[in-house]
Amino acid sequence: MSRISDATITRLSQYYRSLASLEEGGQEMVSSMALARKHGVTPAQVRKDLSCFGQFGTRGLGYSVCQLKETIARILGLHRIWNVALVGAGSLGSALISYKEFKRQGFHIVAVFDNDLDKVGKKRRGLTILDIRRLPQMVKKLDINLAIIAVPKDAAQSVADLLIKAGLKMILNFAPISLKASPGITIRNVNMAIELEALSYRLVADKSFRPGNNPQLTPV
Amino acid sequence: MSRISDATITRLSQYYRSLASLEEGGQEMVSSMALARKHGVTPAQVRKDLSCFGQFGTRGLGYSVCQLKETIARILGLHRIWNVALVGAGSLGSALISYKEFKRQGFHIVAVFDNDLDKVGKKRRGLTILDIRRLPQMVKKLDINLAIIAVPKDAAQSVADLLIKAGLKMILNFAPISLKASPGITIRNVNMAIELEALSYRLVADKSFRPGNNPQLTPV
DNA sequence: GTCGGATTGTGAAAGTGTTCACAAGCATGG
DNA sequence: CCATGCTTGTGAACACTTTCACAATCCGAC
Repeated sequence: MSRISDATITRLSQYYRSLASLEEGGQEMVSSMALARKHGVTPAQVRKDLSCFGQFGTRGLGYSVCQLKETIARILGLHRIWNVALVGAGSLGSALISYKEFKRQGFHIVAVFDNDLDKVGKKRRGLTILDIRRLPQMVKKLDINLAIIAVPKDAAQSVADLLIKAGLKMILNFAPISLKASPGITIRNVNMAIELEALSYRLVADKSFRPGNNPQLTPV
Repeated sequence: MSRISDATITRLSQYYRSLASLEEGGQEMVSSMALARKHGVTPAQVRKDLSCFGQFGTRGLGYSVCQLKETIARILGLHRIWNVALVGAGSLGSALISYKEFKRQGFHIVAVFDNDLDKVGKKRRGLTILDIRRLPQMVKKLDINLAIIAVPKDAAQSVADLLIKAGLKMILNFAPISLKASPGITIRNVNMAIELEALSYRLVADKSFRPGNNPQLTPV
């Protein structure tokens, strides 16, 4: 079967959250219809997403909340603990250390690195900031699986290179620059400014701009 | 012409960044080919993206770096200042206040709100934290255009309701819950945990899991 | 045991986004 | 002024994603 799309994976993550809260509420079964409504998608979409991985439902009844949750957890790798390295002990980095949702899903930030020697040795929410040069050593020692980059734009590419050299294959990048992944390496770029830009585009577009009917857009 | 896709807008944001750095470097013209290579897309993609909004290039020569940059800025609404309200003065909120890229693109966080009365009145990087109940008043007074939610999961929906009631139409949500937008309201959800999950999925998938060939995935 | 109501799983259809391929068109040089 | 080389802009082809629609099938009631 073909590769699973990113959109499908994102939705599975979302279904997972709904299922967890349904389970807390004591509900035993859920239909594709119910799940779909919670996420603003069609029931067919829910079923297609799940069908990429197997058959988990019972016709006439729906899906077992508990079983489906566990199944998705296994698909997404949420059934285990992942050790995460964080590079960048600035304010964003510090915020990420205490971001509850990471820990809740099994992503444990086990080491924080920085290249600023004034910071090295200090603590951030219980974790001692380590010299970035100790990265390769610590990746092995702590069995680190994933890395998060939270450094300024200009440092991001060289940090990524270091991470890859240390053997890491999966990187989540918060620096506002799109890092390109070499083959075998997966980099996900989260650019918070770009998210805002998508909103401001709509703010402009809704008011005055209509594609194809926009004289003032011609080059200056 | 039809609605512009989200992917196109995201790419325009990225082209914009490249153009800014090309301009700094003194380059005057750029071809779709050159721009495409910087972003790992095809030249045709670049041209299609731009052609949604008009014709900005010169055949045989390419695009004027400066003009194209200005044009994209106008499309995305980056040619002006947007006043942004931030709700949630926790660690993520504080990090966002000092996130340079926002200011650089014209997004100015002009007010910070929280419902924790212990925080209200204190300062975060120069901004006094305001009582969330003053939101409607301040939205008008400060002419706020956009809002960012950086509160815990459970508070996110009620904060969104407040923002909408105060007249805001564009919301960027960092709480790990997908807020649904009512008609006329645009909400963008940034879920950092989901980004990590997409990575852990691949970590699991690359090693052991192949869709359709995965006995241990059957429900427990 | 079988009938009825409900819901899944899935091919096929529709819709969207991306790439191809080439005519159109500009600048430069002779 | 025309030929040449290069790059845009765009219709058509292709690829991917979502939705539709319905057969398959399970549960529970009678």
